[in-house]
Amino acid sequence: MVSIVDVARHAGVSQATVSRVLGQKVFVTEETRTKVMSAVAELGYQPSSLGKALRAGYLDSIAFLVSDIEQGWYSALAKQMQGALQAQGLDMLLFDLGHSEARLTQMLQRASSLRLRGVVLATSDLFDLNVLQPIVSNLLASNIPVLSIGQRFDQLGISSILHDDVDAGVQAVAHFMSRKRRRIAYLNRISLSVAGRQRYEGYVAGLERAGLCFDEALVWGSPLYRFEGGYTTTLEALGNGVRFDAILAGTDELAIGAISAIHDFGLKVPHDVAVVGFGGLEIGRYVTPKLTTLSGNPAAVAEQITRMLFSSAVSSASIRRELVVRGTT
Amino acid sequence: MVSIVDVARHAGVSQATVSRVLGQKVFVTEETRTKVMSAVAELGYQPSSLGKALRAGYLDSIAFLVSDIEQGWYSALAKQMQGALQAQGLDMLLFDLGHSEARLTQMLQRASSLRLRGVVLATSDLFDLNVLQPIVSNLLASNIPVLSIGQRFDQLGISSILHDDVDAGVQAVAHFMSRKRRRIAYLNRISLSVAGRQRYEGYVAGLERAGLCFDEALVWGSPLYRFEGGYTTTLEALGNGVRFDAILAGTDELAIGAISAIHDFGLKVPHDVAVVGFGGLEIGRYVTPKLTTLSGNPAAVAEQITRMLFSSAVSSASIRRELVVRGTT
DNA sequence: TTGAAAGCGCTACCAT
DNA sequence: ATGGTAGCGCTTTCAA
Repeated sequence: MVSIVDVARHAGVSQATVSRVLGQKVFVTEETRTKVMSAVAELGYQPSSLGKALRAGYLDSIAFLVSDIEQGWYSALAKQMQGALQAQGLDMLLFDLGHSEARLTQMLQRASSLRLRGVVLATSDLFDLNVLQPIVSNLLASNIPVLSIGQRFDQLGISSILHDDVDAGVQAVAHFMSRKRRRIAYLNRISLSVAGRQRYEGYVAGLERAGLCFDEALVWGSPLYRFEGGYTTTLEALGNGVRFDAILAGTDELAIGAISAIHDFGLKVPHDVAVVGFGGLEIGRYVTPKLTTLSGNPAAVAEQITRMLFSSAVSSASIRRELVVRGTT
Repeated sequence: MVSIVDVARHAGVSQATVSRVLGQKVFVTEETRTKVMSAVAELGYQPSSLGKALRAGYLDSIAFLVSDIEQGWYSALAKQMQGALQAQGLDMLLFDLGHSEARLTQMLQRASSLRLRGVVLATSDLFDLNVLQPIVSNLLASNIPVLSIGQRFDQLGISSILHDDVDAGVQAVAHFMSRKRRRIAYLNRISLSVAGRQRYEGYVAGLERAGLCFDEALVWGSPLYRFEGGYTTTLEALGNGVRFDAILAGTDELAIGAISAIHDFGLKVPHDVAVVGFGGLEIGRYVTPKLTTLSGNPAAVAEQITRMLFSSAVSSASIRRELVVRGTT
């Protein structure tokens, strides 16, 4: 590997001068500049980010920890983040947590050991604060900011960005009411997901506001994810003789799984059962019927992330979800 | 930041001894070991991967370059990769190329500058070999292996892993024949995508083998991607009065977009038009009707990647696609 | 404007 | 079994 000393020797200048030329900050004679640049070109020199990082004390990368990259919301967010970060000259280390707390703590330590510039934690899974506390404190003490997407971690002293899911839940129920639906089921993880709880809270508040009575049998807090979770949970309810005319599903994927189960059971969407999802994923516009959903905004979130990650103020940003009415309601 | 010298001082041993204890390779007295370990614990010492990397000459990370992380195939692959790499103690830098050659070259240089352990390039977009050649050579010369997923780059001297798309195309056409379809359209990027070309080749070979005549009007080489590409392209063909009774779509996403367009146009799948996709994504099992597809195997590919990336032999692995017959045919 | 040199944190070599 | 130390590639003082 050709290093900066080789370039210096080749150009007949000092190492420091090469560094200055490449750093483009300080003034250098046009003559030495050309000398150095041609040496760089001739030797095919590529500066080592490692040397720079060791010297600087940190690597120009941030960690993006995500509960499940296969979920459309997270892959959309990852893409937006990648773009936003690149504009700032930062690389992105992606860590898929697979909903595991052990993985999370491991990856957080990794971030610390790599002296990253920051950590973005995007998961609404529930974690043990006592486990996270010391690790996050460590990170913050090492001047590595941590930002949470999808749930607040105020006790850990970090900022967060989320959608207003309680409001969204209320909106959804009101919309079902306008469609004359009265037996509205809630399909989502609840005990293990903070977002699941928020949406559930909105659901309950919405029922109350509408004067509907709460029915335990219509709350499906299955621990499963994605299409399959929506499918099996809904099919099970149908098989058990539970009756309902609407489903508020915690993600678009759960919603699509639910719709599939409803069809397989021989019922029609939205005639027999109306369905609303969360996320506003692109897929929702291409299933039949098209999915009504509470929009999410990955671009806005990514943009907020880059703004908030390096701001020392601890705060919590909330983004409103808009109801996008399509064919399933 | 507490470093190894602090630990050494605190434990009353030399820096080298601390390193040895932590490296766990060499023999150390139980006594010194405990001394060191307790110093580590007391100081909350975390080894810097940066120091290690500079010393070793490389960072324990690999770059995963992907044309579009939002496409289901790539996010599934990313997830599998993450798991497989972690088992080897490697981190994964994710770079979303957004189908841009400029981004690709930039990211490849970045990999070199970061002294990564390897680069996995997962895209079937077409690139200018003359542009890639010097950069890849550089990488290989620096002992950074490069592996291609989804297309061969034999001229660049790197290994590749792909599915057998020609065979898959032939399988699809034969399957359409068994369903009595004669006017089979091909929907996919062709001129800009190597996989698109392979699948097209299989399509043409399949038609020939079946004795069907090729019809230019049934080849929709639109440059668009994902659901939207499938939707607009198909709707346009329908609007133009093109008639067909089957579509071979280059990805599951294109297929689902096409199905949506067919419905919106007032036709039925599979009654009027049968559809086959590529990829075997989970979503295909939850749309209505369920999608017939040529399976892909992200787990198998990820496993191959970890095997082939560090093997010096240059080779090309091909994985057969299996036709998964479901409701759209 | 340029050069010399220290030092970021680590491992591995050479002594002891 | 342990200690001393060089050196990975870089930036940034301090001097000239």
